[in-house]
Amino acid sequence: MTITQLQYVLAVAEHKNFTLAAEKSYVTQPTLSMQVQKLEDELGVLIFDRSKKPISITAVGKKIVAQAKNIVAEAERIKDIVDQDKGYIGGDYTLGIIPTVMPTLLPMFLNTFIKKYPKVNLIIKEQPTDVMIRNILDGHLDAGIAATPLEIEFIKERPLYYEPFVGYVPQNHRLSQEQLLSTEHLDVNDVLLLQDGHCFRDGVINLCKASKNIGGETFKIESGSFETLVSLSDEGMGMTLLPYLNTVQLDAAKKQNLKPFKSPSPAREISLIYHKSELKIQITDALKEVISGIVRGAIAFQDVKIISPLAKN
Amino acid sequence: MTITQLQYVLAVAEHKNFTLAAEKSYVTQPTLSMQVQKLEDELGVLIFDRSKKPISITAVGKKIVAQAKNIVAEAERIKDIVDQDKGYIGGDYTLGIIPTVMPTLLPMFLNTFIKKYPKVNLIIKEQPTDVMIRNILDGHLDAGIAATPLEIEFIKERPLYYEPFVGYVPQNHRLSQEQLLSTEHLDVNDVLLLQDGHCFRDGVINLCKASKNIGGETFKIESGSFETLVSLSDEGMGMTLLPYLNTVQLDAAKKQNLKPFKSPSPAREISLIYHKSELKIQITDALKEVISGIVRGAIAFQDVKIISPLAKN
DNA sequence: AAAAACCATCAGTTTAATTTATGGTAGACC
DNA sequence: GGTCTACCATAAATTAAACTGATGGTTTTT
Repeated sequence: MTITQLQYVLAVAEHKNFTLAAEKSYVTQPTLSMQVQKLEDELGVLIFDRSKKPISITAVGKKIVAQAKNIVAEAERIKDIVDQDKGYIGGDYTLGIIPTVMPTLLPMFLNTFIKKYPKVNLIIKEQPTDVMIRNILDGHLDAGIAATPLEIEFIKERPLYYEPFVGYVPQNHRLSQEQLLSTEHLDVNDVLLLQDGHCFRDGVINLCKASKNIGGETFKIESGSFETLVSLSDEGMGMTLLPYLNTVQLDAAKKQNLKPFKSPSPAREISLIYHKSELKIQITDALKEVISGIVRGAIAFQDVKIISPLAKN
Repeated sequence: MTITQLQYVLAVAEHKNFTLAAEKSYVTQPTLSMQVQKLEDELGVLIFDRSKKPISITAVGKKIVAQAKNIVAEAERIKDIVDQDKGYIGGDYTLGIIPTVMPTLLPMFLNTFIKKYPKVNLIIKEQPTDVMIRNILDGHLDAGIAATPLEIEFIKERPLYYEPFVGYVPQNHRLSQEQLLSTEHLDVNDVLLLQDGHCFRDGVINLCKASKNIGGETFKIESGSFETLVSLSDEGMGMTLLPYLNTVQLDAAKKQNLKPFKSPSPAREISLIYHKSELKIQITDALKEVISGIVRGAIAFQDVKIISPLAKN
């Protein structure tokens, strides 16, 4: 049994296809086939059922794959140990970011980070929270930036910053005379929200629920970006809510319509999330330091009320 | 990096000697040397400092060795998974047994076990608890039988049976008229005990302490076996305490001198202990079943008081 | 029924692991 | 302080393993 064989098994388990798995492993298909067979021979069991297509994993195979993931991950950590010892911070690092923080947060820290750690090859992927979690769990992402708390098993969360929500209330709206909003003002039928899959929406819904206890409603309009949301709001479709960082780039006219919440303002917690095995932890640590250092200046801290993105509370 | 290389590193780390490590790994010394070097090259660090003799492990080396242990252990578990799936129970299994239970317990279960699981090659080693713990922690033992609770990190305990203590009181002893002993009767200066290293002794001392709170005393005589202890006792050197299973093989005359304790009798807990990683758990389970099944008949259960072998209480 | 997708097998090559033989160095011994 | 011994590294040769390219047989798809 070799680590390589285990990696091949993992590739096949993932792609359910020897040919594709071979490509992804940068070897030819016979190489991969033979190595997998060799491992199966050595163990005396079939890991994959090749009789039907697409191939399936046998019962034992599933357990073997799970254990192989362990072993390969533990093996990779040896490199981490050496890097940490050398004080070397480098190599590929894949980071997921949720769509609602991507455009505002990324430009803030990206430049600083790649200048400070030029050896790190940062690969950034925009993806919703559920996809991100799956990717972290199976090792396709080294870390992610998402709204927390999530409280997922095997995933650690380290808060980066707390971002208050700001109301965007158009001219003739019923709340346009208010100076400061309060959660009691919100009516779930009157707030424009992002479409499903954006965890921010969960936060807002919880916010509404928390303040008025209205559930089971359907919303008239849902959009995919805050820009659209603001436009719709201007058209008289209702008010909307924006995370603080999304408000700074609005033009002067639109800024007039912003109404902050009374302290304590509702807010979302944005965290760096990563697998509890802490692979590449030295890079994760570096990233955390850079981001929170930068954000510390950008968000004027206030007494905020944290809104969970989970529906459960 | 291969699993083999990691195993070689572990062998060197253990023996602090390439030549010996090579022997133990069943390869020649150059093979092992080259593979270790290759791994060091790949990682770009020295794992061993060969400049002085005996060789030493570098700072990074220690971390690498610790992680290598993980990986190798996890890799071995793949075989376990397959065995478990096949319902196969076999292979080498190394079991440690403390000296005071070895002669009584071993003959009781050995035959039954090897008949029921002929594929298991049981290797039994008699050793005191402290050695046993070290061996379980570094993987030289698959399990051990010892007096518990030990409460050692990374070690699991599964009680096999509770063995009451029985007093052996010779003819002219001050307690010879008593029918049933009580812990209050015991005087630490008057009880013959096994020499250091036998955990049973700790149990007895605790027992005495528990009943009379006498500490810091030195004992006149300490022997290495219960047989000697009984002989010494007959010679008028004082009474002694025997675990129940050690009393059944006494001849009729000596059995006259046995005096059980009043219920609840003091007792020791004998457990199967093993690493929490649960390697070869299917054999450990089988062993546990066989032993407790057999002992269930041998020890008449009574209301017993459990004596910890630890000094701390 | 033909085409496509996909995995296994084979023969040959490249690469890696291992061995035997040998050389060099640190400690032990006198 | 010189010699011996234990011990690790290196070199060359061998053996074993991994990998490739070509090909053939199944299973799906069309």
